[in-house]
Amino acid sequence: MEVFLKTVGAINDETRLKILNFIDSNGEVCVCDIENSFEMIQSRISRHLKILKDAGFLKVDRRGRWAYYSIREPLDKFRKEILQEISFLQMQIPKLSKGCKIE
Amino acid sequence: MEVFLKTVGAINDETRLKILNFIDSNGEVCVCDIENSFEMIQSRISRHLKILKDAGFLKVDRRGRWAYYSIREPLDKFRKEILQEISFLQMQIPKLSKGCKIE
DNA sequence: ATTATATATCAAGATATATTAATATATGCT
DNA sequence: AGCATATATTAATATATCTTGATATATAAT
Repeated sequence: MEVFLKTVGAINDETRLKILNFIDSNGEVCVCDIENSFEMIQSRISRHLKILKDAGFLKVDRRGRWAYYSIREPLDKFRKEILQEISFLQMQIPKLSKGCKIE
Repeated sequence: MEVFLKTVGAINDETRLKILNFIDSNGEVCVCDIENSFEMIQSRISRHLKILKDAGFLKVDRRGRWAYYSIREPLDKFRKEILQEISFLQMQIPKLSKGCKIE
């Protein structure tokens, strides 16, 4: 129940739906790129990423000074269904724009 | 997007999950029976039923002085998946107990 | 060591949602 | 008509969640 509510709570927010769909479409991306693409302050993006990760949708890979987020694999059937349903929404998501000052 | 968020918002609440699972298990039930089974005040049940109905999970059938709620038919794939996922949770739901004073 | 970049976390205020109590509406009985 | 039952809605309050700005931590470069 707790896990279910956490999963559902994570997708009950427009910003997170967009971030999730953005990562689903672009594959692995680092936080500064998300931040830059969405034009949102860093703490806001960071918080939403944490919620999506804790809900089992995302995984992080820290390499150097960057944190790369991607869809968790393997993903269970229910979360896959959710991702598909979100993709059907045809939301307006920003184009990927690199935000890291150093590469 | 709006519809998706309404759907997801509806199942982002423990009380509603229980009510939904209760109706899914018992079939058509009237409000006073839900009220009586859950031992919750009437306005609370009524409000949650409205949210579940507006989110496309339930339908109402008013007969006489009673309002009978049941799972909406036909139900789309996504909402069916959700109901199934909820049934997997094995929540503790109350036993159906008749609450209407007249029958 | 110092500085810049990248990310996470925390605290405060703003916004949304849930609960309760009170009131409104509707049906059916006498 | 007048009363009881059934359900919906509203207003007030309580609780949870989101956003922002500030601060903390960690890595890498000079």
